[in-house]
Amino acid sequence: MADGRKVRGQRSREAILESAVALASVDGLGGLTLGRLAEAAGVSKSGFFAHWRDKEQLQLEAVEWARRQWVEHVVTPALAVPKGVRRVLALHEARLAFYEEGVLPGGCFFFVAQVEFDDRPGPVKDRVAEAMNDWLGYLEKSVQEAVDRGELRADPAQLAYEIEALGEAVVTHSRLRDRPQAFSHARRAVLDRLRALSPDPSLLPED
Amino acid sequence: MADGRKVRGQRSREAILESAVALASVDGLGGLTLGRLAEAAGVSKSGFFAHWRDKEQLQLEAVEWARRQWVEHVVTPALAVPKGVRRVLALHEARLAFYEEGVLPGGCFFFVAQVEFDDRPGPVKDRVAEAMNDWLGYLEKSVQEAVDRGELRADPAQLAYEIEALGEAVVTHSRLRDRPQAFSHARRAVLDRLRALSPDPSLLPED
DNA sequence: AATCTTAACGACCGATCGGTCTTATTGTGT
DNA sequence: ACACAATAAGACCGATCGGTCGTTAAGATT
Repeated sequence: MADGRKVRGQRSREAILESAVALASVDGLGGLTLGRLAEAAGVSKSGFFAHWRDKEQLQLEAVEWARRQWVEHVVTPALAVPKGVRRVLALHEARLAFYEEGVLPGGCFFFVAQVEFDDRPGPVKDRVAEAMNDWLGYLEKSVQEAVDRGELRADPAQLAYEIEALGEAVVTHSRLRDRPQAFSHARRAVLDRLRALSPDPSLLPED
Repeated sequence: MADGRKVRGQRSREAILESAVALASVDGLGGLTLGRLAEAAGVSKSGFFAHWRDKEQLQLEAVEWARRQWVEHVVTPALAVPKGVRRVLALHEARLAFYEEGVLPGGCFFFVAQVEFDDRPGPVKDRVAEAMNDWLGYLEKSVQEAVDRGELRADPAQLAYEIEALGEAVVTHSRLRDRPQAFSHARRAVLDRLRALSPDPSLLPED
């Protein structure tokens, strides 16, 4: 891989993927046109086909790219917090921080991709569903760890659904309604829920 | 308005709007193309311009149409239930029934429209935001009525956010993951939440 | 019956879409 | 130096997009 040509290629490949995920977080993977993508990434439209056979191949790889980005910004930071109820809360907070900091201009790639592809069967839907399954599976596993430690009394799948729902809703509510209030509601909702389910609320922050 | 021409015009106008809302619930208001819409509604593409100046005018009226549909299927049925915590639950259940019965092929017009337009300023975004404000305002008012009757101890805006989030998430989760489980989680989440906030849980169903 | 109004149609327009093809540039191996 | 490989560019293609235009069919008015 010391080939200067491939290195350069990899660089623009990544630049395109980076732009693709950002643009898709706003207009969706379908609303992403090759022309605007090429312009945003600073390459020509045709040079794009040196890296992907067609638009769908790019979409599939964009999902992978967004997944890595999610792991980096949300999952990894929460690993610094001890397993149990505190890590569950940390995952929720890391998600909100991801949204609040505006890492992606549209807020959340996967939220938009889900809504866009939940009714459109095909490889992209499958890949999006797979990524969501992995994430929700991890969220659920983290809840299970808290249950195992006696820090929560809860059905992990049920609580994972709730945390996911309360977190996702911030994306639209912060944009269409009151932004600070949306984040405040999402924070309080999960914090209150965890407090109610926790035999030892001292593990959770005051307010 | 006994004019046969206008009557006929009104009929196809409504047929188009009905198709528009249904198609938009799947592909969004942007993904809705005039060609496919004309075909679905059984009219010619150009005949469409007898009713609306351009696509945006249709989109705006489609929002109104979807709003009326929501009131008819979700708000009105809940009015049969007495004010208070039971009506709050009835609103949630009516929403889930709306999704579960497949009234719209895509599940929920407003959920898709929100995600699509939250980053696209303009008249359509404003209209969607207005409709969502009205709905969430009504949800909040219903919670307030329950609080006033001593049937709930809650911050109305906070609880309205939670119910909305837990309900909306069903749309994608029922399509991308486990359908019955999604509905079950959404039901249990709100029921448990209301129980925890209610001084008199006997007002709520057993399980 | 003649006239006017309204809905609806088919043909067509420029722009943009995803995608192909040919060519130029850049770097590698001999 | 020369052949080869890989990235990227520009011109171009058929299809489809939102939208216009001229016309026809049906019903109302006189």
